[in-house]
Amino acid sequence: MLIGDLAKKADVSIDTIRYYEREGLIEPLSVRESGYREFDETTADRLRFVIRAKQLGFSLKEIRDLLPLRDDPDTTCGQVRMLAETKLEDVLAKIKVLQAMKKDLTGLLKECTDTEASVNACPIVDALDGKEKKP
Amino acid sequence: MLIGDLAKKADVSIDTIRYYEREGLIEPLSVRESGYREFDETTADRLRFVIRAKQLGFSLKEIRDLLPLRDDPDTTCGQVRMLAETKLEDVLAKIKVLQAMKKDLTGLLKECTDTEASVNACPIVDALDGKEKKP
DNA sequence: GTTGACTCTGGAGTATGGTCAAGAGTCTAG
DNA sequence: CTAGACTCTTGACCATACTCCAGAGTCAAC
Repeated sequence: MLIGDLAKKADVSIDTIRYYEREGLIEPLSVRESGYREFDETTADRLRFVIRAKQLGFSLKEIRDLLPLRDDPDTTCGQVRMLAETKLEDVLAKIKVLQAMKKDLTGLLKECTDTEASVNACPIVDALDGKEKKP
Repeated sequence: MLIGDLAKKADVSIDTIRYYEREGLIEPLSVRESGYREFDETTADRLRFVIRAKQLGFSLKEIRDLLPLRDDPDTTCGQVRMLAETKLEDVLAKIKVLQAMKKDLTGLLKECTDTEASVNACPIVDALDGKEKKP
């Protein structure tokens, strides 16, 4: 399997595959004299692992840490679990931040009812200016 | 007020203020012969506006669009509202993605109970490998 | 053996939001 | 008048995850 075939299979670009290789995430099975990379199902599996982990919110760096665990039979499930837990905490923290934003924005939008009013009387702008809302 | 005073007031770095200026978000009231920037409360207000908008999740680019609206008395509240609505949608979309991650991660963690087990029997790794969970 | 599709390397560029450093000039208090 | 704190500009650099380019080489089919 050449790089183009793998790219199609995994639905990523050729450049992405080469990038992942540079970053030490995947490695071709072999490289021809000509420099052509050859891949097999095992390397394709590894690539798919990377892609799925990314979808779960892991960064490439984190995936780089995750991969040796996957490959080492001495790794315990608990070690993997810890990484997943940390990642879940990250995700929860991000959700929290975004929900604070959501709350603030919806609050402001609720107050701003008179869309025809001048910006001078806009509660959203007032809030961004640090003014308290009118009592 | 010199840049250092403003930086302290707004709790951002001097470099950040100069960066915001380069990006067209703020402008000193005046600049001395020596190049020293001078700021007043009005410019400080504008900086605080930028900082608050950032906290609401607006990018610097979006804030650059927001600022003229704030300053132009002909702007209607509705125009500002639209930007806030768009931003809220962005925030909601991000929350959705993260909640999908959360769901997947918690699902995997729930399955992974035997932390002593080898990685070969780890449901998290299995999922990342694209294997279905055992029936 | 030639065409056309594919692949290679190396390096640059993208977006975001800053941060840091060098070397020079400025300001103010004592 | 000098020391020490402050500020100036310019330009490089950080992380993240790619994406694109040129110019050259390779491969398979016909």
